[in-house]
Amino acid sequence: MSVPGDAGAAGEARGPAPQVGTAGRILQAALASFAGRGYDSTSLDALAAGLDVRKQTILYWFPSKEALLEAVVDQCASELSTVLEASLHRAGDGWGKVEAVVRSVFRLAARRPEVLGLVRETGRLGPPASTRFLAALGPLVDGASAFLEAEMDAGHLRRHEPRLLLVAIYSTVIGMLTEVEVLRALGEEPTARSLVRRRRELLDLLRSALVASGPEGEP
Amino acid sequence: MSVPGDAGAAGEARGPAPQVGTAGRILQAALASFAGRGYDSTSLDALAAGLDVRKQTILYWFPSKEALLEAVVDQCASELSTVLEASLHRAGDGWGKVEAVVRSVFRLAARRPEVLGLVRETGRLGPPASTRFLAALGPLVDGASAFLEAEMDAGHLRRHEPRLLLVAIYSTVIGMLTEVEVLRALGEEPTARSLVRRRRELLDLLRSALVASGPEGEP
DNA sequence: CGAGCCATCTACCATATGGTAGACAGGCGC
DNA sequence: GCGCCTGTCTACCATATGGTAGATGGCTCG
Repeated sequence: MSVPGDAGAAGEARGPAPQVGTAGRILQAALASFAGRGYDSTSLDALAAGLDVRKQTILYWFPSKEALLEAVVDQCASELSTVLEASLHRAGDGWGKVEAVVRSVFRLAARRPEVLGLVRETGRLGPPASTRFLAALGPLVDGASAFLEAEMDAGHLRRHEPRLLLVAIYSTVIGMLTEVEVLRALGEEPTARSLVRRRRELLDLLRSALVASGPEGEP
Repeated sequence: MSVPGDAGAAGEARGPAPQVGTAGRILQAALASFAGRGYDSTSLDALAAGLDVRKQTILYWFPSKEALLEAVVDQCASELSTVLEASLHRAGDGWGKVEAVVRSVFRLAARRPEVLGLVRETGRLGPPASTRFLAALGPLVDGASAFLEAEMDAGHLRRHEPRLLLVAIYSTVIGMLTEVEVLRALGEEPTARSLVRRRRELLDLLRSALVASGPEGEP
C-alpha cells in the first residue's frame, strides 16, 4: 500500500518504489520535464497541469520539489547503472568492452532519451543533484578506470590517463546524444536513423583513438 | 555617449558596444552568472545585488532579462569567433589546424572560462539563444566542415563524416572544459595544472582518432 | 543661472512559485 | 452502519520575480 510523501528518507516517495500509479506518473513526467526543459524552468503547477492533477497531489507524494528531483536522479542513476553493469559483464577484452558499453548507452538513449537528458542536467545543476548521481555511479566508474588501466598495461589499448579518458568518453557520448541544437545546426535531426549514424561515427572515432594499430594492437 | 535600453535592435544595449561603464559591468556579471548558475536560476535582483545597484539600473541598459541574455550570447559568440578565426588563419595542414583550434579554445578557457560555460548553457536553453549563437558561428562551422572533408579527401585525416566529427569534437572539448562536477568526481579540480593535463589528453585522443597511421598519414 | 538630459533610484504592480492546512469523497474493516 | 484511512482537492500564504512609472541628483550647455 503506497504511502504519501512526508518527513523521512530525503528524496524518496514513501513506501515501495513508485513505478505505478500516480507517484509513478509524477516521476515520469518530472523526468521528462527536468531533462527537456530543465529543473529550474519546470514549475510544480506546470507539471501538475500535464498530469491533469493539482500541485498538491505532487506534494502529497513528494514532500518538496527538491525531493522530487532527488527521486528522479535516483531512478536515472539506477537505470543507467543497470545498463552499464549488464554490458560490462558481457564483453571480454579492451575495445570490445568499451564498444559494448557505448552501444548499450545508445540503446538506452533510443528508448529512454530523457534519462541521458537528465544526466546532462545533473552536471549543470551541481550539488547535491550531481553529487548524488555521481555517488551512485561511483563504483562503476572506479571499476571502469581500473579496467582501462589494466588494458593499457596489457597493450590492448593505447596509453591514456584513464580517468581523463572517462571524462572525454562521457562528454562525447552525452554530447552526441543530447546536444540537440548543435546536431540540428549541423543537419542531424534527432531521428532513429541519425542515432545509428552518430553511434557509428562515435565508435569509429573511439576505436581509432583507443586501439593501437601495428603489431601489438592489430584490429 | 551611451544610450539606455529601449525598443530597438532586440538584444542590444543602446549605443556603442558597452564594454565599459555600468553596461559593461552588467554584461560581465550576467555572463558569469548565466554561465555558472544558469539563466533561469539568475534573478535580476541577485545580479543587481552583486553589482551594488538596483535591478532598475539593469533594465535601464537592457530592456528585459531576455535582451540581456541576447547581448551576452552575442558577446560570447564574438569572442569565440575571434579566437577561432585567428587560429584557423595561422595553422596550415590537417591535424596542425585542428590542434591549433583546440589549443586556442583552451587558452580562451584559461582566461575566460565563463565564455565556454555560456556556450554550454546556450545548448541547454534551446532557441532562441542557441539559434542566435549557432547562427553567429555558422560560417566558421561551414568552413571547418569543408576543410575537414578536403583533408580527408587528401588522405591527411582519417575518413569520418565531417559534421558529426565536429559535433564530437565540440562535445568533447566543451565537456573537458565545463563538466566541473564530473571532473571533480574523477579527481580533477579546475586548476591551471589540470587544464594543461586535460588539453594534453584531449589532443592525444583526437590525434589518435584523426591522424591515420601508416604510409599515408605518418605523423 | 536655468533648463534639459542622463543615470540611478523608490514605489509599486501583476503574476508566478513552492508550500501548508484542512475539506471531502471513496473505500475498507469491524 | 460507522469510523478511519487514503488520495485528491480548494483555499490560502509568503516570497520571488520581471517589469513600469515617475522622482531625484548631478552634469552640461546656452
